Amino acid sequence: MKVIKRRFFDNSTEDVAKLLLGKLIVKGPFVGRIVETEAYLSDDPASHSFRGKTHRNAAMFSDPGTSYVYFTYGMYYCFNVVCGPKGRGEAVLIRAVEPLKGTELMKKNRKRDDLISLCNGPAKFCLAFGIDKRHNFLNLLSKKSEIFLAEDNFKVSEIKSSKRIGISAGKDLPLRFFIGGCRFVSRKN
DNA sequence: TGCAGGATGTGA
DNA sequence: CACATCCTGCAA
Repeated sequence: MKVIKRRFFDNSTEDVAKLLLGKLIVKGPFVGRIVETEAYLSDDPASHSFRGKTHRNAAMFSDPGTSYVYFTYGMYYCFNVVCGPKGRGEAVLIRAVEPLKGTELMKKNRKRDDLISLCNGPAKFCLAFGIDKRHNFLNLLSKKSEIFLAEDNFKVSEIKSSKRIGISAGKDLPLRFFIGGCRFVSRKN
């Protein structure tokens, strides 16, 4: 299993959001293929970093390849990959993952049996993988980390894009990216 | 098949 | 008081 290199993040945040499609995310027994992402940019009213650095969003301003996990709606976590350059406050939200390994434990964590809807949403993915605030501010580019990102030979057939889901603030830029025809995305359009 | 509503912590 | 969500229940 080849860990993703730091150079990967020399691309724009938007491009990283696309390039992450098909890559693997690994946490202990869990492996998933990233099939849906959203980019959050600087100067973006929908981004948590828009109003500057706070205790909550501090990880967003750290090195590219760092995790940013935030708590939302009083009960859910969402997982982001910080993008560079350091200090800009940009990140990619992991919205959906195809469950590959550890699926039985994921089903327990989710209290659901259906493979398709195990990780097809940002909070569902975190529940299934057991991700919470302990996993904020991790280096995702090291195998020694509890969570890391890995390369894979998987060929992404087609990258589709759309408006981001669940945000009212800001513009409706096409900053959501997903694998066309994939059954594990949260929405097919 | 679709949508309103509730659960409920945190920062603006 | 709005929020980068999810699930249930009830209406059509």
